[in-house]
Amino acid sequence: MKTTEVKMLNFRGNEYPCCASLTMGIIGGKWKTVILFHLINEKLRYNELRKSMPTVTERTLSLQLKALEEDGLIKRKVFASKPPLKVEYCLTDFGKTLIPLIQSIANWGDSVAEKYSMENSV
Amino acid sequence: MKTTEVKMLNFRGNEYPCCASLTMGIIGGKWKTVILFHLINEKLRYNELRKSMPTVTERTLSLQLKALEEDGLIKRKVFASKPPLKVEYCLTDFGKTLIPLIQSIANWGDSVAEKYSMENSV
DNA sequence: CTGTATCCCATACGATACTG
DNA sequence: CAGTATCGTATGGGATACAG
Repeated sequence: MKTTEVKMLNFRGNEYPCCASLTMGIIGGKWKTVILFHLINEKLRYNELRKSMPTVTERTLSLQLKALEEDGLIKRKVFASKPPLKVEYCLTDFGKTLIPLIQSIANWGDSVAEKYSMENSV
Repeated sequence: MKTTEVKMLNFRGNEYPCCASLTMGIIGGKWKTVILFHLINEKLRYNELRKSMPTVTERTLSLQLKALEEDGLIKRKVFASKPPLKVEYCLTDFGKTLIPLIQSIANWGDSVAEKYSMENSV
C-alpha cells in the first residue's frame, strides 16, 4: 500500500506528478490555449471571442473563461450594469507570463499544418 | 445551417479551428507531455517510463505511447522476440521538433509550482 | 449582449486481472 | 518484461432553450 514516494507539485489544490503536467493541467483541454492565443494582443468581448472560435459552444466558452479566470490567467471586466452588457476579457500579468509558451504552441501547430497539408495536396 | 466558414487546419484526419488547438490535439491530455518530457534526453524502456510516472496506470501509459507513436512523435524499438522482451521508446525527428516547446511547458510549470509553494508555506 | 440551465454523450482515464 | 482485456467512472464538451 506504500503510496508512491514522489514529491508532487501543487497548484490551487491540485497535485501534479511533473512540472509538465502542471502546465497542462492549467492550459490543457480543447479550448483554453485558443482563448489565450486570441487574447495575446488584445482584450476581447465575449462575442468577439465566440466569433474567433466558431466551433465552440456558448456553454463551453463560458466554462473555460471561468476556469481561466479562477486560475488567475485572465481578467473579466464588466462595463455596464444594465443590458446590453459589455464584458471584456484580457490577460492578467500572470497570464502574460504564458505568452511565449502560447506563441510556441501556436507556431508549432502552424508549421505542422503547413507541412502536413503540403504533403497531402497537389 | 450555414456551416461556419473558417478554414480548418488538418492533421492526420483531424480538423482544428486554430493552430494552437492543433498542437494541443497532438500533445494534449494528462500524460503525453510528461512522456515526451522524459524522452527528451534519453530513450527509455516501458518500465523505466512507468517508474518515472508513478501515478500512471499500465493501460493508460500503453495507450498514450501508442497514440504518440501513431502521430509520429516517438519510435518504438523491440530488441528481442522472446521474453523477457526489451522495448525502447525514443523521440523521432518529428518528435524532436517539440523539444523546445516541451521544455518551455516544463519550465513554466516549474516556475509556477515554485512561486505557488512559496506563497503557501512558512 | 452575456451568459445559465438542462440534458446527454463520447472519451479519457483509473483499477484490476491476466497474457505472450 | 511489456503489455491486453475488461469494466467502471469522471469529466469535458456539444445541443438547445432560456434568462438578466
